Amino acid sequence: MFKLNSCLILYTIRNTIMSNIELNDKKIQILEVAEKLFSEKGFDGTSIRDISKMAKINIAMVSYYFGSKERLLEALILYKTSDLKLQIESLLHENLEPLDKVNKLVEIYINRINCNRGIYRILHFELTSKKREENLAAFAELKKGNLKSLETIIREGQSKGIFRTDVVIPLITPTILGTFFHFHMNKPFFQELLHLNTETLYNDYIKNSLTKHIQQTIKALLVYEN
Amino acid sequence: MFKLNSCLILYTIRNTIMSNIELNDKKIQILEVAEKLFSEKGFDGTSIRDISKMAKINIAMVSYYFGSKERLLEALILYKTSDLKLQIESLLHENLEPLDKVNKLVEIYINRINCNRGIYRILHFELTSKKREENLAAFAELKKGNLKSLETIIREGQSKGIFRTDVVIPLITPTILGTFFHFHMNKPFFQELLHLNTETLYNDYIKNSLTKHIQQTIKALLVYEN
DNA sequence: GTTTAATTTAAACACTTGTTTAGTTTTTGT
DNA sequence: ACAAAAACTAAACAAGTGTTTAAATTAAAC
Repeated sequence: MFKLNSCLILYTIRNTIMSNIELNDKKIQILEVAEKLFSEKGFDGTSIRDISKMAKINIAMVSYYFGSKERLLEALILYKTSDLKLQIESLLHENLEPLDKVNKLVEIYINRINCNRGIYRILHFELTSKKREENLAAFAELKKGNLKSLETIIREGQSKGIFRTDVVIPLITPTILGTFFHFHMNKPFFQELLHLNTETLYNDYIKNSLTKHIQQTIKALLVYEN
Repeated sequence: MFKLNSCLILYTIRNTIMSNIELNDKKIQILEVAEKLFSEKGFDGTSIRDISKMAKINIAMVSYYFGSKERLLEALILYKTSDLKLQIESLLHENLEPLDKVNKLVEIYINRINCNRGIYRILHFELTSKKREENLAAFAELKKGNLKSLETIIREGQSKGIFRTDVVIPLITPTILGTFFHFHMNKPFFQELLHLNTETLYNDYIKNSLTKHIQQTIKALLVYEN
């Protein structure tokens, strides 16, 4: 069975897809470095010189390839989110019980974001507070589409009489993603608290305990009977 | 009854407490402006000139009063989090059923953070990713203390046979706070989605629907029976 | 009222920022 | 092989960064 513990597979697929459109190896190299640094030091906290240094290229290459730092970010967003929509939508048509679909949705989300921590942190938390909304129209569309998919799954469960009907569906995504993000954003705190000394232990905890906790939470929220 | 829809009361109390220690009006003015700008544009995205301009003071005054930009941030954190611990701990000794305590804890958290959005966004999401951990030891202690309080409440409910015992307690806070933060960090998205056109509508939605959703979630998670 | 201390200021400091320019090297097409 | 295009580079640009300095103003103390 295809287990979700590899970030590498999707990564390779994406590179293949994207490179057919417009990205060459150098651009990808820049994007990868940019993601790493943006996620570590924030967008404003990362300079083009930092990026070019780590990517071992000339400073001018970023402007040459992407035009500006802002447009580098836009390219990064596109690069990293282009195939999530497909992944979610294909889940819709799988032959699974509603609850299993929800569980798998959680699994996809967590694995997905866990493999692309940097860019999702920027997307969800750094950019929304600023006046960069106009640049992120495509991302808003992605969110809307994913919400529609979730709604379809839940409505299915509701019509089958499995899920309760007094749930505010748009607030479920915040619970799923918010729980993960809050955990991960406070990584040092939880690493100490839960004795997750190594990176492996930390990642395993996310893949197992945290994912299970979120699935348990959503299940309790959806299936709970008064 | 004391309703939680006022951010002003706590704000006034805090100012009174803090000013007795070391803060004068000018310092407070700088801190308030700093919080506003940090929360809008991020720590790195805000310059001391921005702050001094909006606070209508000379640039040198920030260094004069706080020493540096980093230490201004530290002062801001202390200024804004000093009384949350007391508020949570006093809840522990109230004569309430465990579930009501949990619900009130959620209410306190959401109101509290909602009234201090800026600083909490910085604390939870901007600073944790960088190497600023050493500056935030006090904040980590606050988090630990609050977790202990939550644990006390839940253990109480468990020993009374009301709460299930297979819950990972440290993961409950991420669910509570993460849900709120994810909602608020994607404010423009949810404002459009849920037609919360005005600031009042948005705030009311947080105070009512979102708080209820989180309480419902935690209740389902704690009380759910197989 | 004078002196001492605290506050406030404008200017300068050295440094980093994103971007552009003008020139060089490399690759590509014929 | 040669010309055109693309890739790449070092240097410079103007603007902005956090911080410091030294002088001016205000407040406090005696």
